[in-house]
Amino acid sequence: MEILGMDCEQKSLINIELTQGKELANQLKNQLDQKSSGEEICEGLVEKILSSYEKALSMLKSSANLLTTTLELESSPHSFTSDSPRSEISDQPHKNNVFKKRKALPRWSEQVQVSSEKGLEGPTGDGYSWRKYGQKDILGARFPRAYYRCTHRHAQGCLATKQVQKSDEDPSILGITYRGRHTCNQTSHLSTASVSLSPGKKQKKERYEQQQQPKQEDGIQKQTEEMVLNFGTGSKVERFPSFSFPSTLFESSQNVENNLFPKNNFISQETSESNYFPLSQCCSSSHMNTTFGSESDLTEIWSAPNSVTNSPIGDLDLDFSLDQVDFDPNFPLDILDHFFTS
DNA sequence: ACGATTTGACCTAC
DNA sequence: GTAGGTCAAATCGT
Repeated sequence: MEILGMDCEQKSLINIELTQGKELANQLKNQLDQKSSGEEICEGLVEKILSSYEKALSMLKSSANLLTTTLELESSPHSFTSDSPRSEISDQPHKNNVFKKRKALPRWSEQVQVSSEKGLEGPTGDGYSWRKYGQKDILGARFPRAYYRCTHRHAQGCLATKQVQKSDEDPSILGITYRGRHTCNQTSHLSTASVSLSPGKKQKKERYEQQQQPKQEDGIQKQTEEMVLNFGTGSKVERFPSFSFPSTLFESSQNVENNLFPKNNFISQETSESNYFPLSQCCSSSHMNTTFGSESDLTEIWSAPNSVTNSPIGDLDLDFSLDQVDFDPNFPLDILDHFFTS
């Protein structure tokens, strides 16, 4: 039985994710065989493998509309997706685990330099739509920290959040910390809404969303196109992914690294355990300068519309062209047919 | 009317 | 006890 809503593109993406996972597993195996590598490398590989499979599973889940399955509950145990009052949430047995689970979400940060003339155009510069849900003055920081979560949290249970804070030293530099990976299908969201709304409401909703999020794109291809189109027009936003490489891994890739990260430039010292940044992602985008309009308030923060978007690993596929994927002919990709046809 | 933002209160980790 | 993170009612914008 074909999974509803699963198109060829999604299958390809899942193929890529699973293939990536397999490749990483092989690398891990080699590392373990050699026993000469650092523990950090293995941990990083495990992180990437898990992320690849998690992403593939997320695609499968969203495509199959299985948000209420046990799998979903296990991965998103707390009740963010409900509109329950706080008191109801507090009655949940997961109550004490909420923050632990939240803390366990993958987290990574990047620094975005915004020098502007015209004004940034929308909160979807990183390809996702965000909704601000809080702002907080941070001790010792000149500027407040703004909290954003995925617009589709309620609709699709997407737990991705990001925090944006101006740099004390240079207000034109924004520190963005992403937390959690997007499990939402932002492409399908609009179409889903289109189905559920009456024609009149649909039109109004679409118009509203266009007004609110003029840069909202409906696909990976468009993100890429936008990224190209934005080159050399108006002001500049520079993104500097800030993952903390395990030292050995970092050093081993320094040849590339030197070309990607300006020395001592925007490498976060605070990123945590899971912030292993895939090299291919660095290569594809970290040194790109994308362009925007003018600077805006902290409460209106956008990221450059490059395809890195919001996952250290999960969105790796966005930068993956198929010919970059080294398909192993022995890899049982036909197992996917089991998913797609069962 | 509807969705986004603001902001004070609440909750958890440290 | 404090700081950071989140919630949700009130408010704003279209």
